[in-house]
Amino acid sequence: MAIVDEMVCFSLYSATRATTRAYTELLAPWKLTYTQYLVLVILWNEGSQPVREIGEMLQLDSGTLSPLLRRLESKEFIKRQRSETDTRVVNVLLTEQGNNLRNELAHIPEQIACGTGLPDIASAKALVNSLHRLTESMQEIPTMDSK
Amino acid sequence: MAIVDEMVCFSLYSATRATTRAYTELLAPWKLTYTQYLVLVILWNEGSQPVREIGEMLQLDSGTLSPLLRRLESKEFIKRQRSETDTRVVNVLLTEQGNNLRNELAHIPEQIACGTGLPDIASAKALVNSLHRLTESMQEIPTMDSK
DNA sequence: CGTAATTAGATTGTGCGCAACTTAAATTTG
DNA sequence: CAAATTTAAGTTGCGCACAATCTAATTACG
Repeated sequence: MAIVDEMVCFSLYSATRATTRAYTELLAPWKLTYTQYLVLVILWNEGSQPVREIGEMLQLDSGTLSPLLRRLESKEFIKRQRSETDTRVVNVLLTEQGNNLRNELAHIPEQIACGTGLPDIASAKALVNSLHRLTESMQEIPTMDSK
Repeated sequence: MAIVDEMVCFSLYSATRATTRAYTELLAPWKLTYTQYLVLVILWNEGSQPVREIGEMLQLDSGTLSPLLRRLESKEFIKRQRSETDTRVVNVLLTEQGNNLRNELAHIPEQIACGTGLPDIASAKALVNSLHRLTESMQEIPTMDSK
């Protein structure tokens, strides 16, 4: 076993890439990427959202989201429409096709859950919790922003 | 809390990006990326390696490694030299500068370890183990390669 | 031996992820 | 109200990650 396999960071990085590859394979028939799928999950569950909200939920900025949403729009799964009350805001909403996708892709969560190899929901939640704690903690590193 | 925060895949994805950002900040003075750092860790600990070996350890193919190694070489931290016994093979070795970096970056593992917020080495190892199991399990998804 | 199959590495092209910057609109404040 | 600040989203550029393809060298085997 190589040195990197003992590192927490590498085991995270490795697990994430394995998971993303699994999604990529499951999503291939629809030519969707993992991140595009996450945007759809948000829209299915929380309804239409401004770009900013989606960015906050996924922790992604407009540099990532703008082109990603353009691609989702060109696939005709979403529409973007500028808010009338505040024209800086762009609202993202599902098309009918995008809505239908929810049923077509309903098998994916279970297949991924199975892919994790976790024995039950409790252990999945335990893992999610420790990863949340790690994420929080990692974001609090002070480094040099002592200004 | 958004729907994505309950997903194992998203908590992984999120934790990985937080960790990578932490490395990026720590490595900024040397203009190294996280993946470039991983290559250096391998070379420091396992000595010169062919590209293929590095790729196996990091689970990266030449499409990622070739340009990455070119950039590490242009920074003069590594050298690439084609094997004489098998001219298909390219061996990657540290320059003196690359070797010196090991001491300069010696503070990083501890800062990251601290950043994880994990209380002790045992819990770090436990997390690493469950992530390894998840990675293995995720790679064994059959999907459609029924050929 | 010579052809077929395999292997190592590089190249090309796409899509993030993110920093830095731009534009335009809304809000704050003097 | 006007100038300054803040906010939302888009654009540009770089470096992965990865699929697909290519070249050249080595190995297998008929």
